[in-house]
Amino acid sequence: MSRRAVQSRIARAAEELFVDKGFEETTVDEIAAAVGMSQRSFFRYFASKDEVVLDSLERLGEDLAARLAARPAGEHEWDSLRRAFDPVVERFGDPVSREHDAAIQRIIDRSPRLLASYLCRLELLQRMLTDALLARSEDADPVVLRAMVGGAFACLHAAAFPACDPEEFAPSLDRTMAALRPVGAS
Amino acid sequence: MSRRAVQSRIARAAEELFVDKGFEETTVDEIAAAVGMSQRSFFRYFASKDEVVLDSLERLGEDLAARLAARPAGEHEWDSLRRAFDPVVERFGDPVSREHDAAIQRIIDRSPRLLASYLCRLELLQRMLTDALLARSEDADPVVLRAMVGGAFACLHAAAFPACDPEEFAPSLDRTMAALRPVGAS
DNA sequence: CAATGATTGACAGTCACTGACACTTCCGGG
DNA sequence: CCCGGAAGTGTCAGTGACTGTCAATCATTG
Repeated sequence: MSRRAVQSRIARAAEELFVDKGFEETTVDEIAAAVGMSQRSFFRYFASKDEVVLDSLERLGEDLAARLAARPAGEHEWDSLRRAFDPVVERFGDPVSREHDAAIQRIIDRSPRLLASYLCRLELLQRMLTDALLARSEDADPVVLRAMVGGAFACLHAAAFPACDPEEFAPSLDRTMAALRPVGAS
Repeated sequence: MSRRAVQSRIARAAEELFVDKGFEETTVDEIAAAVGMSQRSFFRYFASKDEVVLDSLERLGEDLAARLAARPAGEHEWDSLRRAFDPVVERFGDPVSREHDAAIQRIIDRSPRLLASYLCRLELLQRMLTDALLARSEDADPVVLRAMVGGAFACLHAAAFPACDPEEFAPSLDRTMAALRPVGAS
């Protein structure tokens, strides 16, 4: 059985426990027992308890980065970012993934510890996207570019925050990104 | 001796150790020993090891919130936010606080764990500022407002990032906030 | 002085996480 | 067929953050 497969078996079992008892209240021993392995082996598949939850985010992040890299270099950065967010919008459109993501989000929001590492991942992702944008337009102001990526994520975050109904999310994101759209930037 | 005074004694000793040996490499026992108290008492003054470092940020955050609340209600939110950032700019102007803040920032950046809780605090602060703005102009779009606060913090973060020389910071912030300034918002 | 409430230290316990080591399984080469 | 290492695993012991508990101390107030 492949590493990836074992990881997702662990993740599934863990998420079920987290939903039942909460993140902090679930011990690594319990997760390991649920999939029939030792605690030590759990840590061979995930570097920390946090990672079990944040793993799916990681892959979504890679997706975003790939989308952004695929955008034409001449396009306004703001528009490229909006298009890079399409996978998120799509996931929101599918009831199954949306329900799953909402569950994950609830787990994250209920645990300050998890929320912290979640934000850390987002920060890292923003840095990656900034670098990607910086590479394609070298004459741009790095500070402004960085702020722009942060602003775009702020829009995404704000639009997703109320966990609004699925019909609301995409328009909300577009409206917010239109309101915060930088005027002059190259 | 007041609680506050004890906390700052602990914080001073801890920061010295953190600068010397790094955050992760310094144990709570060592900090407690340095100020001559038991580990148990340390945790009576700070809820976690992280808090020792993030405590000063907490007070800066309160300052920001107060400044924002003091701005006239008719002012454009973006300008109010810029003015609320003045304390940060001021701290950056004073060589002593700047050196201290830079040391703190270095400690934070070197420890993923700390960086995570730092971002969590920032998130909390943004939520507070959003609520303050929302209270003063009830007709505004909450989602857009939230994104705007996030965008302003992204500017602040981006401008502070390169740990540039003191002369650079304020202009960099102004330039970035001008570039990302929302056009239409009330 | 005595009662009382807050502060503290000492101790034990939980839990995330790490390192070391032994063991199994599998697989290609002799 | 046996031997070799490589990869995955369990076990055990240890560290360090954090918590609960209890008894002692200290300051305050009546």
